[in-house]
Amino acid sequence: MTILNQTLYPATGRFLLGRGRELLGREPADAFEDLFSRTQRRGAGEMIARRNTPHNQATLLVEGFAVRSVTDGRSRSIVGICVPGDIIDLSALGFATLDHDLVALGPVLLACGDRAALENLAESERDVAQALWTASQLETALQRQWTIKLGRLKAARRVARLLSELWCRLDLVGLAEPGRFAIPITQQDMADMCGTTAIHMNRALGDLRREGLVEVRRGLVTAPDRTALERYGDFTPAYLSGPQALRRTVTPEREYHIMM
Amino acid sequence: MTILNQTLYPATGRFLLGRGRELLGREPADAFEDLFSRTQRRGAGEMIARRNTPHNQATLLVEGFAVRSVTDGRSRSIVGICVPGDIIDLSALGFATLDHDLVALGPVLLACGDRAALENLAESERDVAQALWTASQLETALQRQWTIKLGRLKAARRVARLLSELWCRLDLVGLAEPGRFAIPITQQDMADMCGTTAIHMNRALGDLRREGLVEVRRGLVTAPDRTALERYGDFTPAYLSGPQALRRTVTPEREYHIMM
DNA sequence: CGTTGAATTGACACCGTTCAACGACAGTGG
DNA sequence: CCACTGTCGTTGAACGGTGTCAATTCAACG
Repeated sequence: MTILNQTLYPATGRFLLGRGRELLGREPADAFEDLFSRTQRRGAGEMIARRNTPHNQATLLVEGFAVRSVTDGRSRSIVGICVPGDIIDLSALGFATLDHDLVALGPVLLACGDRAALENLAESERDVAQALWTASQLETALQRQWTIKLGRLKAARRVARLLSELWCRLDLVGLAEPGRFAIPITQQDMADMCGTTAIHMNRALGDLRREGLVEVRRGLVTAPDRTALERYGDFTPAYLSGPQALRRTVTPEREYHIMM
Repeated sequence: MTILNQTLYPATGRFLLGRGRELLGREPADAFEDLFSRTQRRGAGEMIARRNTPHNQATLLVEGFAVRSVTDGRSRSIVGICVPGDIIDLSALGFATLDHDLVALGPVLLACGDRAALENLAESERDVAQALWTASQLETALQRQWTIKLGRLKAARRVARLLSELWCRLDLVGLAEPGRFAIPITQQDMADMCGTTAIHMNRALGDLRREGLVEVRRGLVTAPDRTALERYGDFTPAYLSGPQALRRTVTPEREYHIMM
């Protein structure tokens, strides 16, 4: 399934995979794929798009990771992370600029199309419009979860949740193994995503390692018991599941009671 | 202008006001208004919609305030706040459930329509689809700003930013005066929005009051120098402005350098 | 083998939480 | 009118999480 997608749709094969991709008709899917014809590579740390500057393309992340970053001269906040399959500049659709920078976390492969062309396609192809709406809603849900993560949890639990989320998203696009996954991320990066400092992040990760919950070493995240990690981070994956899963049933919530 | 809107469109008159409302054609605007035919009132603290339960309506907040709340038994996080003119359950469009509770902050007036009917209207009326997209994008941008607020600022600056944001949003829909605005909010509420405790929020507000930056007393927010408040909260309103403003020019950023 | 960026550790100050108690105020019912 | 009551706001003190500065170790790479 994943393999098939990747062959038929080298650029867009992972877009919404596991979250509504299958609702795209054949024709719209082809037109969508054709749109992202130009590919680009960027190296680690390179800027992909700058905030508050005219942005007239649509960009799909094919391989690698990117972060949404907001800098104010002395500090950097990372407000989101993109994994393969994500359209990373969705929020420029209809707005013409981004309110944050997009930066490659490691080496990345991008597929780029014309922003206006995508907007046009969405108007003529109902399935595409629907897919974009779903993607946008998922992005909002993710952002809300990051807000919760920062508002409610202490540093160690924040990382636990961050890693759980990443793991889950990589699973959806077929890029995680049981027991571990890879991502070229530094402790400074994780700190910026969790609203803390690199030094404190180091101690938090040390705690998690000593507890046997998770180990992060040179781009490899390893956890013997994934469920335990998710529980520690108070993570529930429901919000990632997309419309059809949510439509299907109302799963009774797992309600954890967690000391911050 | 505002008055006119409110007369012609009692339910939807404030929707996207100042952020693209004028791009709605006459006919779609009328159809949109007709959709929100049922009105409802709720008292302070009452639940408007519950998370993870089937949600088949579209709800527009006409008067009053509501919060997006996530509870886990012992703690409550408020991940967003709704002001008049907001469609408060946008994230149920295409998903059929919300991932958070909606709770009235004070007494509210709601205008309700059928979710499916709105989805249909969006498919037939391009302007409506466009407006919903804009609204959704604005919501995402707001959520990103909340993430930044929590990740980067200390408690006192968080409230300052929160109040600045509210003031700005109320301005857009014509509900703020120079020097002050009203909102029925407790210190506990503000604490839950800022990821801190009511006690610490009390001290933070005390500091802000002593600094002469802002005073919050019994639902009335007063600030002699609004710019100073915004600067203290490191607040820039660009992200609220909507598509046309962003399209127009790239304003050089105000870059503040702030000690957390 | 020296260089570089990342990870690690210790000491100390500060922000924020927690528990406890008290004060201010509005609404209610006698 | 006043006592009662509940909610909200306010304050103090002890404790723990986090930020900051400085120094050291480690791994990768030319």
